[in-house]
Amino acid sequence: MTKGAIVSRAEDFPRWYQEVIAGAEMADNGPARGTMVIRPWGYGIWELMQAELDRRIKEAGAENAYFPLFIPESFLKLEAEHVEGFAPELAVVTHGGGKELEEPLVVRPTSETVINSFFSKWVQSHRDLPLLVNQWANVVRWELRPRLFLRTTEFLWQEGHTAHATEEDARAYALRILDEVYRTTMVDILGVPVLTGHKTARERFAGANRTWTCEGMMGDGKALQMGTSHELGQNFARPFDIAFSNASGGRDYVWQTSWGVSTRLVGALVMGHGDDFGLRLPPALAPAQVVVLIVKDAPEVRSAADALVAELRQAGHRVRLDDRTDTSFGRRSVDWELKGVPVRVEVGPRDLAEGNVTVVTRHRREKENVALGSVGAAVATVLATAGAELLAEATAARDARTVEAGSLAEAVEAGSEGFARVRLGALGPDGEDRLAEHAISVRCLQRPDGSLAQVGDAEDDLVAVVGRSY
RNA sequence: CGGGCUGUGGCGCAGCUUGGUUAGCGCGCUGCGUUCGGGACGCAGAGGUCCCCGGUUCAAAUCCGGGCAGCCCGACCA
Repeated sequence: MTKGAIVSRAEDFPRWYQEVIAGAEMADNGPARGTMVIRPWGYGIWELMQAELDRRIKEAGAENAYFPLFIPESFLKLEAEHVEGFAPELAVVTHGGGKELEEPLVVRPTSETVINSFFSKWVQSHRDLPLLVNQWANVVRWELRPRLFLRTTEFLWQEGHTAHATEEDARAYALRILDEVYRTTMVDILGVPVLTGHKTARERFAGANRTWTCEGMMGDGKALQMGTSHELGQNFARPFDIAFSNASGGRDYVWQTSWGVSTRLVGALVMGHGDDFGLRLPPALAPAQVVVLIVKDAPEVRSAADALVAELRQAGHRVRLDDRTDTSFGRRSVDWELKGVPVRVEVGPRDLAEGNVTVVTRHRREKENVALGSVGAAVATVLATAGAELLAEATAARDARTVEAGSLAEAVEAGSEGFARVRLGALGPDGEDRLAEHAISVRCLQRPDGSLAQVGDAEDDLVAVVGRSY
């Protein structure tokens, strides 16, 4: 096997990332600054993620709906912290139909405000609660430093919005989404280990009382916020007047949550699993799980390949046939490797004469000679185990870069290379400012055993996981 | 929005200091042939307002002025 077609991860991680995205034909920069064209391979990955998330969201009881892209500017201004948080990154439409608009329209940076204005209509009685709504949409935030998938001006995401009768119910739901939808999908499907915890006041969502987060570590040791679930309290219920008649005849404001994950997850997959040879996809998210390659065009090769494709499809795998024999075999192998296809089955006359084919496992880059009759089993084994192996590898890499720190100085040192775990109290009152001087932030707060903080926990005794981040 | 850098075929770059025939190179692309078990080779081709505007000059990719765009590093973010 030859050296990679791209720069090595260790040599220049940002450039490596760009080359993987380009080489795997996942996305291109759009014509307007910060925009992104998602190509079929990248979109295929997103669609598979989307399906996994959507199923779990529905299992959690939320229903899909769609709200408009344009939001009257006045809506945003109803919640002070919210508008303040988003003001710098808003795209505002001032003209339409050839003339200036009476009231500018904001292109949604999130749909909190529109959705809540309708919640106020829809919620009248405690019998209307909980109200659980999700939408799949694009949103726009005017980003100054775009990076494909990780931070673009327009991106695709899912945003859930819920209203509950009690604070406890809202909190429980926010945590349910965090765990059963987000953490589970990230760990079991993406194979990217995540820490869960909550954000400090500085890092939390504008308008939330508490922001819960899933934090992953990428291949260069930097953190990536992969998803958030917010307890909004009654911060939107009051200005938007979302109130209901309770069972005893009184009138209460609802308690709310919102939560989202985005196409950023595709970036997490690249940076979490990619190697010097390109992308490595967990089978669950591979648009093609198996590629059957014809090494050389010959009747017996072709018929053997066709039979294998049919057999593997019959077994329920996503299979592609690569019979482009006008392109060299080496080139095609490298192409599929870059794209991260979990298994390649190489069918050539030499092996075939002995009744064999070559099965190549992408994530381990291992080749194996397999008898024709055993290909189905061999492929099934790889597809069944690759995801867990990627997760184990990523977990080991993260743990190797995670250090217990006792002081701010130690946290700065370890946090520059990976994660440092340090007691929040040990950072001092201006700890976050001091960390920021070194481009380090508190990614999340947890109990010392890694579990989520509970109501009543003393903040200073919580552990801050700190590091550099995307 | 501060600091550094760069704009030359699709992509990556050279040429600019010291203006001077037809602006080169690698990859990619097209055709033909030989190849095909880890990015094949030969031959023949296509493709460029040298970011834009103005100036200097007999002559500007090259020098000067002004714009614009992009990249990297910081502050803000899914």
